[in-house]
Amino acid sequence: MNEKFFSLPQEKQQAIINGGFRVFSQNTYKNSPMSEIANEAGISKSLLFHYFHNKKELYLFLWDKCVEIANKLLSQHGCYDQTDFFEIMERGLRVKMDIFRLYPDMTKFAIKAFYEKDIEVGAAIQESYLKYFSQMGNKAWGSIDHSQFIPGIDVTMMYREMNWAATGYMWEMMQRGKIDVTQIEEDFTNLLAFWKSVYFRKEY
Amino acid sequence: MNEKFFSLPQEKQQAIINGGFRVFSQNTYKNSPMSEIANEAGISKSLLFHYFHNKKELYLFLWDKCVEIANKLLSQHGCYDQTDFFEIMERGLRVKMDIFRLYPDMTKFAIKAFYEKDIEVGAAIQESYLKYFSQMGNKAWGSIDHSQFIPGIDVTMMYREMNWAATGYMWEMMQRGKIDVTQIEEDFTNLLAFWKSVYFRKEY
DNA sequence: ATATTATTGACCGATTCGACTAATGGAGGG
DNA sequence: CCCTCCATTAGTCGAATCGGTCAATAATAT
Repeated sequence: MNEKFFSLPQEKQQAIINGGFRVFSQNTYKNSPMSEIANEAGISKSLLFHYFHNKKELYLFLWDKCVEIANKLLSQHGCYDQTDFFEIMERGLRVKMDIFRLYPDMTKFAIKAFYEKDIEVGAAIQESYLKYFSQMGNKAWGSIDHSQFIPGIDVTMMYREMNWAATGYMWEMMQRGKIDVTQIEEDFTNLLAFWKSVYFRKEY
Repeated sequence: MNEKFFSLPQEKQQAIINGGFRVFSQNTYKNSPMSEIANEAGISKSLLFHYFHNKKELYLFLWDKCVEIANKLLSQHGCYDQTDFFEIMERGLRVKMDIFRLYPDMTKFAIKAFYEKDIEVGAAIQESYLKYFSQMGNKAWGSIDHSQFIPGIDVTMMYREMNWAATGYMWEMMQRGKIDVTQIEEDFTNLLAFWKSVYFRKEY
């Protein structure tokens, strides 16, 4: 790719990146036209090809960008050095929210890319996925204090359920064209409060 | 559309319908090629155009099909005449599961269609949506006995949360190429059991 | 063998694809 | 005021693909 891309003003870079996320998340790799991405970003198709020499290059760049963004935000929110369960949960949600605010279609893109089966890019995605995420795991999991929850609860199931709810909510939001960040903030706060009220031991 | 379509063997109809659901759910309306749908269905493009005279017709037919399928399965599972909360929830999940088994991409298609903004089909979708769903509402909601849940719980929030979790789970499953129905059945059973164990008053 | 139906390959003009080239235009230095 | 430089674009390329048609073929029934 053309390194000059990085010396563009930040907002223009974001516009291009978001345009890519958008179109690639709405269509298959094969059926995603470069022209549409250029339009979405507010630049000409020629310029897009100036920065990224071909479609595949742009696609894989966006994939790498996902990892970079996620990592940056996770560490920014101090997610890597938390031990309290709800603290991790809360910060995780805030990361998701930030991603959603800055790059509304990134999540959808990442998941779609992960399952993309087009031979031109599928292999490369899978390969780099292993490189980035395989060693991550969540180390924090082992250190959770089970006594803070209501007695007899299936903690693993609780965790999965919470994640599904967060995912489902995000998905519902992602479908809508325009997003209301304050609405999301409010919903997340309510969701967290609800979880605490139900799963937490009352004396905590 | 060509009425002969309905005299096709059921499995061939399903193949075509699922092909349509698939491609339209993976791409924008504009970027969904008829040829791809034909391939997915295992027939020639010409034959597809023989049954559906143009793309728009097929698209709107599929939309109507969603309503028909949902209605049929909902009444088949007796969802319309339930009063108990968890009973409704359980049967609702089973309907979702059936849809998922018979028409794996229908849900995704329906939601994507609902938010489709292409002028060629967007208006028609919105219009028919109002016709079908506006009067539905959920009448059952008012008759729910709040005393069956743990005291002090926010029932509305609980309901939303459960729906989000179900949505999130389905979404996670939808991304994977191949689906494991027994796995889903098991997960749903566990999910329901978990909810009961947490939200229900113990003496019930 | 014939009539009828189901299905397709080949093809249409128009459009769009990814990609390239040459030109435009504005900012900055002299 | 000119010149250089570089971001940006309109215009263009051949190839591919689009939605859609139709005559020909394969399958089926009579």
